[in-house]
Amino acid sequence: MREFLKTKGYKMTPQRELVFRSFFELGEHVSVDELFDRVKQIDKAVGYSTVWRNLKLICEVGLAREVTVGDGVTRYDRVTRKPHGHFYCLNCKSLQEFDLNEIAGRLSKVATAEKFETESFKVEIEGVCQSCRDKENKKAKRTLSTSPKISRTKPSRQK
Amino acid sequence: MREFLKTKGYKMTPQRELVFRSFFELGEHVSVDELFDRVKQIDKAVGYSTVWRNLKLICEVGLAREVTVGDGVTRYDRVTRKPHGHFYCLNCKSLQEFDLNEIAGRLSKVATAEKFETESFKVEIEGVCQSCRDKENKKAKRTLSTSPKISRTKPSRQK
DNA sequence: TTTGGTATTGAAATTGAATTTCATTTAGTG
DNA sequence: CACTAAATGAAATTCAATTTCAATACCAAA
Repeated sequence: MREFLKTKGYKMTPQRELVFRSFFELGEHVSVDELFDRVKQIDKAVGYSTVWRNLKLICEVGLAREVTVGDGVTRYDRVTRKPHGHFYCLNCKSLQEFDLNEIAGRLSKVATAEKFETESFKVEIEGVCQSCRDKENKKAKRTLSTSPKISRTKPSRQK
Repeated sequence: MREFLKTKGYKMTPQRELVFRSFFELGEHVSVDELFDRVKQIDKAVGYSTVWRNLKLICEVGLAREVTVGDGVTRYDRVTRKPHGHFYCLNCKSLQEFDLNEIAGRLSKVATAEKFETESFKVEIEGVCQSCRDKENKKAKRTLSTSPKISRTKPSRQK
């Protein structure tokens, strides 16, 4: 890693190493805040901007990509060999992946047909995940009356 | 329209009518600023927040949807009968639509398989549009040397 | 290993789109 | 016409994202 970065003109530092490592440990769909929290658990002295900058750097060197759903928080997705789309649960805000193999093929065709040079795809399915639906149903059964609809509205910005 | 809104408990006002009309005239992928500019051309007295609120309202009553690409500006897309995806040109930031018919079908299947209740799809292809590619090529020919790469980086936030 | 130039860091400040507040005005009902 | 809830416009606020800047740490060359 150190060598890899060196070839791109970047230096290695303890903070950077920690941020990189934490990112890859955390897995998918990490927000800056989540990563910052994680990093702080190991070294409280690391600043937010350092985490932010290094997350950006991870993207820059091609190891991650930004994922923006509609909730105002950018997440970062490790770049893996296989393309995938996301289920975004409007209720619990969770992201869940699904394979994009055959769909990516089709999209490529569309792009080619329209003379568009593809850099990347972004496919999301918004809705409600099974776990949230289950809870909703359970609740409905309990109160046995007007279906307590899950709020599909975007939350206002919160602290 | 007035009647339609009344049934949902909203009043009609000159400003609201203007915002609605302007939105539908402008077509697709309108940002608040764009709509605000348009509205101001007709009535300078209308405030930004009025435009914003009414654009939100248009979404609320189901006539538009938010589209977020990765550039920090929310756009609003008129809801049409047929689902479509977007080409997003990383160079000129333009959006261009493409039909999503068959792809939507496939996505539905995936969602069903994963027991995810679909509310909507979001499909984007990021890359470079033909027009930008043409310009790039022309320039390359002119300078006939190192290919002047189009910057694929997201612009920093600007005024 | 010391040194010099550049990259990096952390804290604080700034940005800008999005959203809210609030005092005032207006639409639509009775 | 009178009333009340909704709507408006200006200004203020929010907050994630980004930048600034002075201090510090890399690391390559001497």
